[in-house]
Amino acid sequence: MGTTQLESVPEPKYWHLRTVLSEALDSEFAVGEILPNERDLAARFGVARATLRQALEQLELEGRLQRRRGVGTTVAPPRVGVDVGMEGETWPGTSEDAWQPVDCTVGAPPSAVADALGTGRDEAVHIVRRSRVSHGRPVAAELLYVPRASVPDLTAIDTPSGAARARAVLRELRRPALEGQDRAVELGSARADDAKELDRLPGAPVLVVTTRFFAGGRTAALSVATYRADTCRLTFGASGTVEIHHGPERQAS
Amino acid sequence: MGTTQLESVPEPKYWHLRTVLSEALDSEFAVGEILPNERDLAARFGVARATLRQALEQLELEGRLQRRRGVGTTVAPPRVGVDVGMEGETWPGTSEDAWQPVDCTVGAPPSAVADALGTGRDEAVHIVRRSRVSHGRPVAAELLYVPRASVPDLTAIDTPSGAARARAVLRELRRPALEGQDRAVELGSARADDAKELDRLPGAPVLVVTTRFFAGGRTAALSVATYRADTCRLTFGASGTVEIHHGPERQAS
DNA sequence: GAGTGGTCTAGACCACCGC
DNA sequence: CGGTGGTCTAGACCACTCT
Repeated sequence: MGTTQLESVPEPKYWHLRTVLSEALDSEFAVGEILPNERDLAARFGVARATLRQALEQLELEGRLQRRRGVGTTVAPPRVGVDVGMEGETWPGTSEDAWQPVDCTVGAPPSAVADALGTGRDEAVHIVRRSRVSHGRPVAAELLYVPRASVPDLTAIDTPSGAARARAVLRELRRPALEGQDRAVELGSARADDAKELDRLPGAPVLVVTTRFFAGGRTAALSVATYRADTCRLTFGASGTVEIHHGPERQAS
Repeated sequence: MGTTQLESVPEPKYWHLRTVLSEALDSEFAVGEILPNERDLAARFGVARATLRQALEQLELEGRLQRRRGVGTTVAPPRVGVDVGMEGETWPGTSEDAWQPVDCTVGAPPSAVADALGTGRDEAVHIVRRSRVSHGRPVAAELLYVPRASVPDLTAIDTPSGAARARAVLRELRRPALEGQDRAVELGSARADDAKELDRLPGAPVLVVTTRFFAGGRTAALSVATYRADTCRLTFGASGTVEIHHGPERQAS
């Protein structure tokens, strides 16, 4: 068994606080319940508000709490499993892929995107914006970069504009066969515009899913989707019903 | 009077600072270079150290900076692409899957894990610890929960102990055919033990990859792998060479 | 207007690292 | 030892939401 070392080094207060609060959430609070305000909680635990807030930030990062300015802090529901499946590799915009086209502009992408697409750094591409909702809440915002070369027949059309234009680009993009795709997930922080769409503050933690679509021997399109990290669990594969992490969701002491 | 809302929405200082620093990193610093210390930076920008730190935290979250107590703040190298492929679904521990067995204990798993495994909440399971290194640095720590029923022939052996025991469990686990697997990714914060292994402080942001392995019509094992979110980009699919996000990596002033 | 979380300050001390 | 980042405090004010 274990050689448990006694704590020669004191645990930081905010970390201990996080643990205490976490256990309290398990045993004494129901989902949706509102916690006492930060000033009261800080006083109750005998710490400064900044310290209390550090603990709350941790718990929010872990998806246990939800804080809204002007409202209060509530116990968050378990994270939503959002399918990001890899099974059938498909073009974006097919039948129902859970994304809703928002609009479409033309402009130069960030240089890192241009490099991945193999376009020139100042070459304009179609930029399709889409959003994804789950259980009535926005969970992700996507920017889909489509080089002009990937939708050659689109040049004639000039301006259904808005969502209609986005759909037109997606429709044209799907014409050739998809040869493969390639995906990466990393942590990021929400830019101002994403934050607004996701109903969060700028800088909020997000999971950035980058997908490259291959066709005609080139990268035909590149999608950068940002998911709310606090409320989402990205699922891959068939059954999206993994239910892991932090224990009991209810049960009195 | 003017009421005036000049900037109707003033940007928070720390957010503006983040942007300024981010641009400075792109244009004036090389990877590995050390920044001035926090007190100097704060003075230089005319803000309190706490505010400066808020900006640095953002940048660290985004993988742009690396801070080490007693040493300083350095410009981080681009994130490492870590393959978490789904292609060939395989048991853990095959040939070279990049993981190194560390040790193996027997004990009751967290209740959420027990539920996913379908074992009783107090039923002991094998817990295999493995670690993963990339480019000489630890990037992930894994706990693999294996119900006794999944490795029935192991009961006879009593304790090669340590890594040898871990390998024995993995070997026995691989006997039946793998019928499928199922994966999820979410944001978490490092527990004290994971933090130590990953060379980070407790609470550091991590990407938690949960994988269920199915065999014999049951969940034969469950893996919970925590990756350093600051240094890792999880890649799925063939070419692990997506290189996205934030621009130029070099160039002197 | 009252009450909430979000930002910011100016200080202090601590834990760690390298010399 | 001196210098670094990490923790913590006790205040202040702002932005927001609800009633």
